[in-house]
Amino acid sequence: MRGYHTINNNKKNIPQATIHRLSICHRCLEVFAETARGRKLKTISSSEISEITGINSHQIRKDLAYFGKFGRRGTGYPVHDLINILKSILGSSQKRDIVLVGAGNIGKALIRYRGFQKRGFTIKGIFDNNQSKIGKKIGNIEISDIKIIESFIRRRNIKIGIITVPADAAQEVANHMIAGGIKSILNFAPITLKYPHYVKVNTIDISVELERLVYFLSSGPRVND
Amino acid sequence: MRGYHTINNNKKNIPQATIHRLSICHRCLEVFAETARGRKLKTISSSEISEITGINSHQIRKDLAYFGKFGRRGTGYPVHDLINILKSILGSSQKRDIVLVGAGNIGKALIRYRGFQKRGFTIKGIFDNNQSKIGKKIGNIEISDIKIIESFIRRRNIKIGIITVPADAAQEVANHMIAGGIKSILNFAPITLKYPHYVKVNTIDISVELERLVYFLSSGPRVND
DNA sequence: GTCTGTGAACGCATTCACAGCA
DNA sequence: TGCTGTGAATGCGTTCACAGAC
Repeated sequence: MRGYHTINNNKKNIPQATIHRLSICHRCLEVFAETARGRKLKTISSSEISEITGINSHQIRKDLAYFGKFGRRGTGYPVHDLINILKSILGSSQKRDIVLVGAGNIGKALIRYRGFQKRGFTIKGIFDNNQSKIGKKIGNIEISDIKIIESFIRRRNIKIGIITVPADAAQEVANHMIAGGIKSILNFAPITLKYPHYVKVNTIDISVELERLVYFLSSGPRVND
Repeated sequence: MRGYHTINNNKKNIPQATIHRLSICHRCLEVFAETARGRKLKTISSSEISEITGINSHQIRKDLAYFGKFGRRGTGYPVHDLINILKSILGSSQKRDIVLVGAGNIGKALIRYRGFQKRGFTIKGIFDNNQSKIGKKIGNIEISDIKIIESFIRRRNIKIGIITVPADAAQEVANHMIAGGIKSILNFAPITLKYPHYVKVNTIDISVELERLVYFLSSGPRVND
C-alpha cells in the first residue's frame, strides 16, 4: 500500500467481471514487469495492457476508474504503482491463508501447485476423514482429522477454504467450514452448495466447463462470448 | 435423441450463461433421477428444478424456451425426456474424446478424476515433453511425446484439448493442438492464449478464482453476484 | 498530439407478469 | 387451479465518444 493514491473501495455495484479482469491484469503486469521491455518502460498505456491481457482498452480504463484515478493523461499508468494498486484492490497484501479439505487427486494437485505461493496464497491446513490418510504429509503439511477443522479455523482466523471432496460429502464440509468462520469457499465438488448470504462460494465444476466447450462444438461459434 | 421433440438449435444470441446453467441442470437432474423421489416422480416443475439447482425458476423456463417447448402446462417437465433433451442440447450424445497435455500434478489429477467418465468424457491421449515421463502410464494410458500430437489428433478426429502445462509452454501447446484440428480448449495455465476465432478457449486460473474470493473478503458482500 | 477518465448510449441478460393451456 | 411459455420491463455491463489533462 503506497498511500498517495486514494483507492475508492466504497462504490457499490462493481461488476463481478471487473474483479476477474483486474486479477488477470495483475497477473499479466507482474509477468510484464519482469521482461526486458517491462523493465525499460516506466509507464504502460491501457492499449498496451490490452495487448498483453487480451482485454479491450476501454474496459481496462473503466475497470480501473471504479477505484480511482491512477493514470496520467498523455502517458499512461506507472507500471509499478499500478501493480501495487491492483494488489490493494484485490486484497493481495492481506493474509491469504487457506484450509483445504479432501486429500484426493485434485486436493493433492492443488497442494503441490506452485502457482499459489507465487501469488501469495498459503495452505495452512489439510483435512480429510479417511483414517489411513490422517497423519501423513503432503509437501510439509500434515493431514488432520476433519473433526478438528472448526477450532483450527477459528484459532488461526482463516477465511478461505477449498473443497476437493466427493459431491456427497461437500455440503457437510462446507457447513463445518462456515461454522468455523470461513467466509469464502472455492468448491471443486460437482454439487450446488447451500450457504448463508454472508459467505461467498465459487464452484468450479470441470465437467460443466467441458460441456460448455462441447456445446460450442456442436453448434458452431454462435453463442455470445 | 428422441425425435418427437423439436430442438431449435438455430436461434442466435443464446447467452453463454444459459449453457452453463443448463449444464448444471443436466448434472442435477441425473442425480435427482437416481433418488427415491426422482424415481417416483415422472415430471418435475421448474420450481422443483430450482430447488435442486439453486437457479431461479423463471430463469430455467426461459433457458429451456430458447430451444423449444418441452414442458406441459399444469404438470411440468417429464424428467427423463428432459434429461435427454439436455443431452442433445449440450451435445452429450456425440463423441467426447479428449487429449490432455502436461502430465504434472494437475494433469495427473484430472486423468484420475472419476467425474469425466461419469459425464461421458474420455481421455484418449496424454502428452508431455519430458523424456523421463514419456512411455510411462497413468491409469491405463501411456504418455506420448508431444511431438506426435498433431497427427494423433488428426487421425482420431479429436476436437477437445486440455492444457495443464506451465504458463511458458502453454501457447506452443495450444498452437500444436489447433494445427491438429482441436476446436475447444480447456486451459489451466495462468496465461492469456492467442487463438483464431473458430476456436473456443476456456481458461481456468485457480489463483484468479481465489483472488475473486479475496476481493469479496476485503470488501464485504458488495460485489454484484 | 497522446492517452486517461467518464457520462451517455447501447445491447444483452435477467426478472416480471400474465396469457394460454392442461 | 397449476405451471409453462413469452413479450415487456428492468437492470446491468460494455462500448462509445469526447472532454480534459499532460
